[in-house]
Amino acid sequence: MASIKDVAKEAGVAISTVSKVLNNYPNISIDTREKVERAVKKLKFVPNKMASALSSKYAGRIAIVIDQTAQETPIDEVDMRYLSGALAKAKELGLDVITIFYSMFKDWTHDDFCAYLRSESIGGLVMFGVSKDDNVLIKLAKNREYKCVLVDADIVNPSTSCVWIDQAQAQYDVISEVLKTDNVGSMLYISGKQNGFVTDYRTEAVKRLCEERGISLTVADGEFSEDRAREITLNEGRNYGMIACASDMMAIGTISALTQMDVFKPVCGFDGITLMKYVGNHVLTVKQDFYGISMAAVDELYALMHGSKGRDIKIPYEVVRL
Amino acid sequence: MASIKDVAKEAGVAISTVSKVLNNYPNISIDTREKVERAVKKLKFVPNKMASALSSKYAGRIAIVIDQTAQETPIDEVDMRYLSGALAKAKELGLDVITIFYSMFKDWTHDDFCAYLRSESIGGLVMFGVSKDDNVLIKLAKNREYKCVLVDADIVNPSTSCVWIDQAQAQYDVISEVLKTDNVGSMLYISGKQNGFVTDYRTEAVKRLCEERGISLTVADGEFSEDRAREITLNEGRNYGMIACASDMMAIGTISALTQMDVFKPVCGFDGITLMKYVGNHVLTVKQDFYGISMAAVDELYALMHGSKGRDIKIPYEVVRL
DNA sequence: TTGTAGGCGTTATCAT
DNA sequence: ATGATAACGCCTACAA
Repeated sequence: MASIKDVAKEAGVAISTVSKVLNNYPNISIDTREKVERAVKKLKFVPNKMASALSSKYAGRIAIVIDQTAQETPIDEVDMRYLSGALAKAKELGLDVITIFYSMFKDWTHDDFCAYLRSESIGGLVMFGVSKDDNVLIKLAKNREYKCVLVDADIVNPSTSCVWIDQAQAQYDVISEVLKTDNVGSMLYISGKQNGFVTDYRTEAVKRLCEERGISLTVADGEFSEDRAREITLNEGRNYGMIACASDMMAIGTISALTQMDVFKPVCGFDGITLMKYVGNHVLTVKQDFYGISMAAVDELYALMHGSKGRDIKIPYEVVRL
Repeated sequence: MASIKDVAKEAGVAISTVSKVLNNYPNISIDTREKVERAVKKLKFVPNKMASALSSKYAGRIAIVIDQTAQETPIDEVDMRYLSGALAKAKELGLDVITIFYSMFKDWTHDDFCAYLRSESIGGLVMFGVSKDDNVLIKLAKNREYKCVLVDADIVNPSTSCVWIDQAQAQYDVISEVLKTDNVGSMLYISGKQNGFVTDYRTEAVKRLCEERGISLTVADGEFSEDRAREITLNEGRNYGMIACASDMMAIGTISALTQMDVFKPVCGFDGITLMKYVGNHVLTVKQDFYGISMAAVDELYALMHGSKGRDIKIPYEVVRL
């Protein structure tokens, strides 16, 4: 109800003065600042976001873009952590957020997307789960028209940053940990989707590790799918000393296959999702702090929107047994 | 980039005329309408949401309020379904959405909350997971200042609706289904949180059912907690013919306890979450369509914001084995 | 240091 | 049926 005009009247100053106080402009006497702050408090004034977004070129509004379909899936946990972290950090930084799910723009062109962003006065976006086929999002990130932060996709330019864990090192580490106790001569690696940005890094790391250790390696495309991993394991699992999976969900598929086949082999996963605690049987995995990653991503977007240049940011991870 | 002014110029009409076309006002000649639509298409014009929210009292902006903490929990699935459904329906209806997590306003007063809603030009809200202690949210719903739709909380007044499944009937049905194959003489019911709106309805239904069937009933407060249910089951589970749980997570706790005790007893849950498929062992449960519930809630909010009166809406459910 | 005034992109009320 | 024009609440040169 109370507007900046009311505050001005109450404080006995001009509207612009109030605005300056609100936005921490320099050259405001301590006296007027206090008068204004008292008035703000008294009237419980909160600036209207629509009005400020409208009047200023700089919009503190960002979009969180998440790869969430309406399908049933047991790993909503990841997206939810991403979202929680992003909203929390955004609130901390005073950014306004709109949430966009992939399903909402699946038939939009690049222009449609840009028009939408403009209509919402969006100044930057954080994108989760972008794959190499997501043309619209990738074009957005490469265009440099908007500030972007990609999680798990290494597109970096002056206005685009990437936030993720060190994929290669993490994959290397978790398998190394398995090898500490299980000395195997052959390994089956069930990789993630070929169009994923992380897949190559992880796979290369596995190749390097196996070469170093003299382990014979076979790579199968598990598509990040539990069922696919189960199938692969049923077909070929028997022939290898251990099975490494590029995601926990695939590890779960693999474990269920092994159980069904009634054989035991070391298995490891990647992600550290909670579901593993229920069905993982103490499997080694890479624990990612999705919440923290998301906070870091929003932090970085904030920085980009304030002039810093795009870069590649690595977040810590942990190898754990779940 | 293109504004309504540009469209007006392109179409050779006044700004106000363009606005009328855009908002489907009456009394527009078919001829000018076409001219305007052509210009809109040509310039790829999309109206600025900030400006329209600012200029009109009616804001097609709603808030989705979700009880999501940053904690690790295996049932993010539910909140994610709620969110997906709400965003999808909102997009369909042309509503703008802001997402609010409980953690964001945990130390806000009612006034703070209202100020925030005003600052965001919010016209109505959908609230999920409200409990009887959530004073701020409840006051908001009872105040009638904003249009509200509560999911799983029966507060109904001219500007507030409730959307949920028939709690009593669902609880009654799922247990009846168990009783079809297992004829038990005694039952342990592990109920949900006492401050939950659904708890009493479910518990009363169980009491009624047991009375009808001549089954001796004991109710324990499981607080919707997996661990609490496990504990209760370990302590007292042995003494009953079956154990009914007011949520799937509690059913999972109960099952793990029974497994640990190496005893078998019929168990049933409530919700129908995906996790049950992994650890439920074919347990009977109530399958709620969270996505559909959420869509219905946003639909109802839209109706409220367009003049309809608050009411109690029941969504279908299913009894299934997971 | 503070105030005046124009503008941001719409909507809505009047005239015409 | 159409067009001026005043809000909406805030930001920001520019003046004072």
